[in-house]
Amino acid sequence: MTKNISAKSVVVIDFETTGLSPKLGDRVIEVGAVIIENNVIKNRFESLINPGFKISQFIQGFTGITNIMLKTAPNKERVMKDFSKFLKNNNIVAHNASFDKRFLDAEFKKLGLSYTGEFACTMLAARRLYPFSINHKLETILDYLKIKKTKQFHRALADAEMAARLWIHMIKDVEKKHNYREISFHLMQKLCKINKRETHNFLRKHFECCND
DNA sequence: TGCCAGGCCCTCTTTAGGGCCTT
Repeated sequence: MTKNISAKSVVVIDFETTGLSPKLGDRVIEVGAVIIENNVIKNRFESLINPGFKISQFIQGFTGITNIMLKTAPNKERVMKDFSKFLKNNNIVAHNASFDKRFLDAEFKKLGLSYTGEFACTMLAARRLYPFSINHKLETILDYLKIKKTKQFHRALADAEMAARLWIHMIKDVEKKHNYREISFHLMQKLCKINKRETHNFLRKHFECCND
C-alpha cells in the first residue's frame, strides 16, 4: 500500500511536557505545530493539555505554563484527536525529534491513535550543516544563522515555529550552496542519519548528483 | 536499597564511556 504523503508539506511539532520520560509518568502539557508548504509556514496548531495532576515548580518556571492555566485546559483525548487530524499523513519535523517522537508515540498509543508520517530532526541536520556553531540548541543555532526568533521560548507553538524557520533556512541554504532545485524531505532525513565523517561526501556526491 | 530517559554521536572506540539535546 502506498502512503499518500505530500512531498512538499511537513508538520513541525513541539511538545511541552512535565519531564523527560513518558515511561516515568511524564505527560504532554502543551502541543504546538505548524504546517510548512513549499517552504512557507501556513497553518498553526496550539493547545494546552490538562495532565490530570499538578506539575512541578521547575516545569512551571521553565515553560511559564502554570497549574492554574492547566486547570481549565482540555483533556488529552480531545487535544490529541484534533492533533491527529492536523498531522494528517504529513511527514514530521522536530528539534531533537527523538524526544517528541517518544511522547507522541506514548500519547497516541494510549488513545488508539496513529500517524503515518516519518520523522526528521532539525538538530541532527544542523549538526551536519553547521558544525562550527558552538552548540546545536534551538536558540543557539537560530542566533548562529541570524534567524529571527519569536518572543517566547519553551512554549510549544513558539518553539515549533522557530524549528520551522530553521528547517526552511536549512533547505534554502542547501539548495543555494549546492545549486539544488528542490530538496526533498527524504534527502534531508538522510542528512540527519549520516555520521560526521560521511557529511562532506554526502553533500558533494548525493545532493549534487540528484539534482535532476 | 538506590537509582531511575533515551537516542544519537564522537573518540583517547568498537569487549566503552561520556557529551549533547529535548522537558
